[in-house]
Amino acid sequence: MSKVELNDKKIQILEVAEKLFSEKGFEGTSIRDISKMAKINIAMVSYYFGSKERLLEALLLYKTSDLKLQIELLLHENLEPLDKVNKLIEIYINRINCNRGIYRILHFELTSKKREENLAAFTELKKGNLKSLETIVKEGQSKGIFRKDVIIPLITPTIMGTFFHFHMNKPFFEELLNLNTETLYNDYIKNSLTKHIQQTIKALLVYEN
Amino acid sequence: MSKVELNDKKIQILEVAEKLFSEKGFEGTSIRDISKMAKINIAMVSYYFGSKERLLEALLLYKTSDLKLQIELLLHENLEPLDKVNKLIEIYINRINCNRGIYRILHFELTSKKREENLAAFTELKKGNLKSLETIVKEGQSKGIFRKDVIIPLITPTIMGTFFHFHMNKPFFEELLNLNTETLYNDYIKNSLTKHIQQTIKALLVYEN
DNA sequence: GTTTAATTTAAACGCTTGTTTAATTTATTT
DNA sequence: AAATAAATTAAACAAGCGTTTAAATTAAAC
Repeated sequence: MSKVELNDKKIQILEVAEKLFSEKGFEGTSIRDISKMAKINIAMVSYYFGSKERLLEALLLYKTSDLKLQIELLLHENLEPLDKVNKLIEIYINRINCNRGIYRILHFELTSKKREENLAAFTELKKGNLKSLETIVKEGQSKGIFRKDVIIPLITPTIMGTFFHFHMNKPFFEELLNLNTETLYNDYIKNSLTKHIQQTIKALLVYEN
Repeated sequence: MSKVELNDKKIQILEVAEKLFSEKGFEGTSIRDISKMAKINIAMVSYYFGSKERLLEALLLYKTSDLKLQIELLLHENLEPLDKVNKLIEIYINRINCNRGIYRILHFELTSKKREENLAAFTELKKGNLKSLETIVKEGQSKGIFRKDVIIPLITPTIMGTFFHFHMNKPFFEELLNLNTETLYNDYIKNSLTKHIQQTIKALLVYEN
């Protein structure tokens, strides 16, 4: 069996690694933790991926492949600008929420280190997504629906940032909002939090003084 | 000399710890790193703070002690609700921007429940700040200025999250917005980013369908 | 069925970690 | 000046780390 392709066992390791990295951080997670939870021998990580660092690389590539496509598809749908924005928010939140771990790593773990070869691919992804958002917003502006003094590159930080801050303070909000179970927590994100972000961005885009 | 109070040497250790924690994370920073950079003996950290975990605790308390006071002062100022919200945002952003390191730690390291329990004091701080925000918003609602279907606990995530996402993607926005120098970057935060957040929250609070 | 390759394993490697010890230096008090 | 307390140090500690080894097991090829 090849060591480059992703077989079931490698994927299993990646899934466990994502879970643990997102819970305890990259440095805070040991290969022994991973191998124990994935029920494989410690040496298998090195055997499959070469090193812990290369495991992280493989994990990033594994998880960040098809978001761009999803957004570009939305771009060409026949929808009103506001509906497109709302759907974009939904895609973003759902996407990040389903891949919490990897986005946590991307935003916090990777920025602290000097991993520019990995960041380059990710930067291109971000630029493309911003371009898509710009297209949607300018469409709404030219239709006279959206106001024109909005700084478009700062919209994404508000969307993503709101989610991240919420999720990063998970224990705090779990207690505050009585989200005792994982289901309750996920439902709150899917409904209330997503709605809050949509409401916020809508207000920002269409509100007139 | 007492071990509880903060003398110059303890403060020196805390400053170094903040710098290294923010650069390399909590797990990624060793006590040897800290002691080397602070030019003290390895044992001094344990001697002064007891453990690495308690050093983090001391660091958090050291850096987040007077924010609560600052916000409670604002609460009793004679200002319109919207002006209070705007000033609150200004306080938050300025505050976080001046203490980037520590807030990075807070977001990055405090996600695990286990650690959150150790830092109950900080949770209380957050609750108090939320209470203050609630007071301001409800004041605006009772005056008929703010809409009433806003989820107040989600306002802070939008304020803080927007800043954090921006700052976490510093290299990306530096290139995108041509913020070539540190001064340009800081000015952008102080002016454009802060204004964007204020504009967003204002729209969220006063926008009517 | 034998040979060859791929997978899996337990054990050990060298190194770093956070913390503790006990001795020494420095400062304070009597 | 002597006695006591505080600060600082080098060294050692056990535990955990990522990684490597070499042997054992399983699968594939001939």
